[in-house]
Amino acid sequence: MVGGVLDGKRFAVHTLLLIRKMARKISMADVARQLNVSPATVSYVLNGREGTLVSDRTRERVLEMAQQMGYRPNRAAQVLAGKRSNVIELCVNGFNPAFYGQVIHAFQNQFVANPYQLRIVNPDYTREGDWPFVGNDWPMDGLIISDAYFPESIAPSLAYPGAHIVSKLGVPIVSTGIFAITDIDYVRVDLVPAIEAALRHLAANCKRIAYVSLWPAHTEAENSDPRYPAYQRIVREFGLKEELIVTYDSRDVPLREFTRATVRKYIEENGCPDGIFCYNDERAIATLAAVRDLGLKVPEDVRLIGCDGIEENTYHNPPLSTIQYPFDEVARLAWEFLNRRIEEPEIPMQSATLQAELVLRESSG
Amino acid sequence: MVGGVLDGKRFAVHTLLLIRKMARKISMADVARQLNVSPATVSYVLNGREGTLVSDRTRERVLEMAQQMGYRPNRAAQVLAGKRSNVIELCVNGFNPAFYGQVIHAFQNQFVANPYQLRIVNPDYTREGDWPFVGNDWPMDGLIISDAYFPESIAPSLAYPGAHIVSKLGVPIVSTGIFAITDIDYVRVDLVPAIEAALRHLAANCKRIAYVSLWPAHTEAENSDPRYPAYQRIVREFGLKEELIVTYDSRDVPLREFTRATVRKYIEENGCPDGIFCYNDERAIATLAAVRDLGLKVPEDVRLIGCDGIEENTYHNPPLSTIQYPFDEVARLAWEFLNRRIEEPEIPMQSATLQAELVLRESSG
DNA sequence: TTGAAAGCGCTAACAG
DNA sequence: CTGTTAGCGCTTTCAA
Repeated sequence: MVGGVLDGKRFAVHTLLLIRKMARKISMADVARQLNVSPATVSYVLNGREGTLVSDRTRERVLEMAQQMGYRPNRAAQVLAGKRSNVIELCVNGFNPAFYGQVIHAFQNQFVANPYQLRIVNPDYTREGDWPFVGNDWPMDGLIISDAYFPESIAPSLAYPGAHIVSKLGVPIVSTGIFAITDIDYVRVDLVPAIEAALRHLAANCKRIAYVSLWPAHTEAENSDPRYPAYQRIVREFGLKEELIVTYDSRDVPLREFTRATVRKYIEENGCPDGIFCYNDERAIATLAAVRDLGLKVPEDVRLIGCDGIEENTYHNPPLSTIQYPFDEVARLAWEFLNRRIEEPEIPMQSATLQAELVLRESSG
Repeated sequence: MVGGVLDGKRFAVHTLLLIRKMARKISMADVARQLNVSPATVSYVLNGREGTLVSDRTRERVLEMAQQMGYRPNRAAQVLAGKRSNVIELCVNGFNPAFYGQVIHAFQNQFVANPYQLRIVNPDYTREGDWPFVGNDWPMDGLIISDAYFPESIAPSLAYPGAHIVSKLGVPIVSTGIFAITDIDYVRVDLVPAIEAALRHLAANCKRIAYVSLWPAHTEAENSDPRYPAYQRIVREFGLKEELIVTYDSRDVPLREFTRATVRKYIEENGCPDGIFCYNDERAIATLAAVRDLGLKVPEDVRLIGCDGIEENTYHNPPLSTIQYPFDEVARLAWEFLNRRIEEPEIPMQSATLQAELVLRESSG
């Protein structure tokens, strides 16, 4: 058991009462002073500099004392003094946990045994007078944006939102997702062909195809998303009627419960469509529950297709058809692009467009 | 469109080529120099100090220039200079995404319209020679630990692990979860009564009760968890035989797939238990799928109970019985404790123990 | 092999 | 009302 007093700070003392008083962390200077060496020496040792800058004897003493005193580096100070932060920020919209859970997981897999650390943040849409802000002003060496959404009404004057952000953040950025900004390095996912295929698949057997959407038709948000326009196109192509079941996305309402109730109500009032396409898989899962609540069967009474390709789909009964977002490939490419730009800032723009794929399972018949 | 050159740094220029060169962010000094005022003045304005420290005219000019130049504060520097970081770290084990997703979500709800920002981190079990480390050395004003797991074999010498961490981190900590450290402020969740109730419920109707576990029996990890000992107790009480189906938890294996395959194999080789208790809900969901794969029915052939109480449970068919972890209450209390300790460091220890509750749904008959 | 000192961007006390 | 200055913890160059 180690304990002691140092400049009025107590360290490594095994009683809660004493520890409460200790507001400050141990600094390099503390360690240095204890050993009668200079802070620089401690820095050399703790940074594991190569060569014989420091004698073995000193190195040993420093290491031991740092450990004993419970020294922890102050990363903020390190960065201020010019070290790399070794942090990559991943900015994801916090809503739709299942989808973003898989996005995060896919990126985390890129960061195992990787000198960089991944820091997850959410975009800040509240900063008024500013743009939908990404990054939280803590040091980072690079930023990955997943589906930054910049509708005209939020950022009317930003002709080049990506470049804009780069200029303010001063670090490389890669934009990813179906809303990828395309004036900086990006990995875009194209949903359209798969959505069209999904809807055609439904249209081949259905008389009424409904769309469980995020926003009402004719709103800007709804139309800047690729799903609704594709739905509209195919429904027209097959001479069917548009049926939108609107289910908002918000932190205040438990999404699945809300969707389940909304869909149930819609079916009770309007009868049951024999095909339903959903904005995402979470809504498809809630729709499946709603349909079951009413004693109806999937796919016999309603054919169902979702979007995203979350793992959960294959655990439902029946397993859910979906449009598969290429989580791993997006993460792999995004990190490859970002890493390369960090190493060689001057290389030309890097970009890729991946196709989402329709995966048919039992829920669509 | 704004653009210009300043000390060789270009700012807010609308072409990618130019922006690529701009590695540094705009600093307060940059803004000050441009305006021929002192950095301190800029600092006053940007920190919105009260009173008439700065003339309206100056304030206006500073604000406009900062905006134009795209100034963003350097939080690391602010903290180093003595400001609060306004960051609270939440440390969660990254595995078991569904459970931790809900933990995180519950905490995030405590931080809306809260001056503090929540930063999610994972514990670092890789730092050898050290203890299972929480916190990542970036500035923070407080730390919430969710289920820090400190088995004796990992931290043999730490008689007071909680106090130990406090002493090294120098910020208030609240420990939460079923493994809550209890020598510092904590919110503990007691699973035992609910687990026993669950197992008794199964035992009332079953001849063979299996436990889908994390580790093999007799391992230290398995026995330091409350589930297995409770299972053992009840199985003995009812004169039944122990049946463990071991399903490891690792980043390398997709958990559900692995569990599904393992359970299926177990049933094929050993016949089907008529009651299964699972370590967590994800395993219960995978078990449900495995049972279905074999043409068996829940609850007719097998009664099934999971643990955690994730939202997904109610969307499965049949809905899954579970032991409900009080996500919201844990988050609420933890934040209350932490906030109070930040404001008044000297108050006596705060603690609470919450009871998890058995929630019976169709899967258990 | 080690120490002294400057400086990173910012805040806050103090001086003018 | 505004500027000067010291210092936060650390890295790194230069000197000893």
